[in-house]
Amino acid sequence: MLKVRTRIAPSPTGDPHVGTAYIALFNRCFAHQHGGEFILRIEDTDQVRSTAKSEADILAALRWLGLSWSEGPDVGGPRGPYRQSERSALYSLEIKTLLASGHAFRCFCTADRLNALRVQQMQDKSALGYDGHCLRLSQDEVAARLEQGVEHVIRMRIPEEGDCVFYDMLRGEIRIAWQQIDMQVLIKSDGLPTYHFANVVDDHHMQISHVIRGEEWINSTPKHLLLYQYFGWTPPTYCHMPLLRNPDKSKLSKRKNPTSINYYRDMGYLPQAVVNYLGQMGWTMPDGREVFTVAEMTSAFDLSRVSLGGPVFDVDKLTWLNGKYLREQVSDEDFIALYRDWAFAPHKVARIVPLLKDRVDRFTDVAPLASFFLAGLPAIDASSFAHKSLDAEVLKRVLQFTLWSFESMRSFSRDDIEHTCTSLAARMELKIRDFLFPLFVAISGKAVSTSVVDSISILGLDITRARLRHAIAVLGGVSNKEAKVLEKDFQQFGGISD
RNA sequence: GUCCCCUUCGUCUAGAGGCCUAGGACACCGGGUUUUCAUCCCGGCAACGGGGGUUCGAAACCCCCAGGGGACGCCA
Repeated sequence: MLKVRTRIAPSPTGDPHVGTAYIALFNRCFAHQHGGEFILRIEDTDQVRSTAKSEADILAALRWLGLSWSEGPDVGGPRGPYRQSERSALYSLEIKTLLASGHAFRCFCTADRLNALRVQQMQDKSALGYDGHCLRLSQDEVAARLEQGVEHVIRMRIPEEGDCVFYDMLRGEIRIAWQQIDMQVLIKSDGLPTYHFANVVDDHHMQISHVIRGEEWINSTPKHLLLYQYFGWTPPTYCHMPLLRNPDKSKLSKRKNPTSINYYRDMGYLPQAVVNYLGQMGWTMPDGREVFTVAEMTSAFDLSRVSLGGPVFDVDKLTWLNGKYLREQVSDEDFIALYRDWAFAPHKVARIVPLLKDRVDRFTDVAPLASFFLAGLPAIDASSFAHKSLDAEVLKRVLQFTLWSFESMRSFSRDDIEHTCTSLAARMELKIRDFLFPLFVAISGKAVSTSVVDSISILGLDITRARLRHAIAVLGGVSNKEAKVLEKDFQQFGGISD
């Protein structure tokens, strides 16, 4: 029997996501329970969005949670390299096979033509997808264009009739008509593979036996299976996990919920509690225990105990669980050490001290001034925002626009934050001191505090976002209707929202 | 719009045809312990989406509907 090998394959395009940790946890439990291996592969084929920092952060966050892997870009292994950007030669080689067998074809269609096609299809309310235009090109025509060096992509052929039937470990048989499947681009015009292609090639070469991934991939599984078939490879067994949800049941997103693992670390959650909580999303111990370690989960693991309703990520329950860990599992000595490392991390303290040193006369002045760096949401209410000239509507506007602006920022350095604030204040035609007032209250809980721009850059995007959201809620919140109006205004003066 | 997946308390879930008057946990409410508060303990509130079947018997199996979610990118 084949050795069980599973993987987590994050894309380094942002903060470490709890959804990644969730899928990693189940892959790891499954593999280890079967005496197999769990590996990590970086899917960085999106050259524009992938960053080295994101990759480093993701690896660090997964390690923090204790979700270690036996092969990966950092630890190496026999089936490397484990970074897709370092495997280009392999993809180039493999695509030749498909081109030669006629299972893939070159497509010279321009973005303009594709857009027009899309618009037309929307108008006609017909199925969306590539129309096969370049499939009709003769060999000579293709050769001519290649010689001219016309930019192009490589797409896969899809059967015109019939269904793709496959088996999902949790859902049983799934049937999707081939007519529903688009002629997926396999190689982009930059020469790099798309997810679909690289993923299949790598899973094969890395001998992945079971693909446990999010439900969002169900509809593209036929493409993947077809590629295995074209290559003559044995496909892995698929398992699609339910998606983690926001309280409104939509797919977990940072717009509605803190999704970064680092947020939970910075808010003072213990890694054991976070990973324990993730293990409760769609899964229960056979004996009903709610407090368990990854090792305990692994030895009791049973994939068939996964329930398929998309679980809402409930921060309250996570918080309760974390408290239980802190009270019952952590000795006083450990508590001291853990708290010291969390609160007085040198890189953090080094940035906070210069901000408050000029403002204190005695050490007793420090804690009141710096407490908001070590606290969760500030204790504020509507009266905290009382101001001589700003009313609640303007306050909410400032906070909401700031929130949206921060969300769309590519980098979150001190100067970027300052620039965002000054330019937003100017566009809103507010004096900077008036503009900053609600931010001071939202971030520090007080109108008088250390530099808000510096404070925000120390606290980080996730905590800032949570505090801004909290402040808006305290001011009465924004209804859906108000949000629409605000969003329109925001767009009008050039705000970008993600 | 097309296709796919899903559906038990507000939330996470137990449930493999009779053990279900549907169990546990979070949240919430009440009580007790505590010089306060929290912890802790006890109690309470609260759900099988709807309609048809199958069966002696359905939360569980089948069908239809509804609702929710996801996918439909040269993102992953």
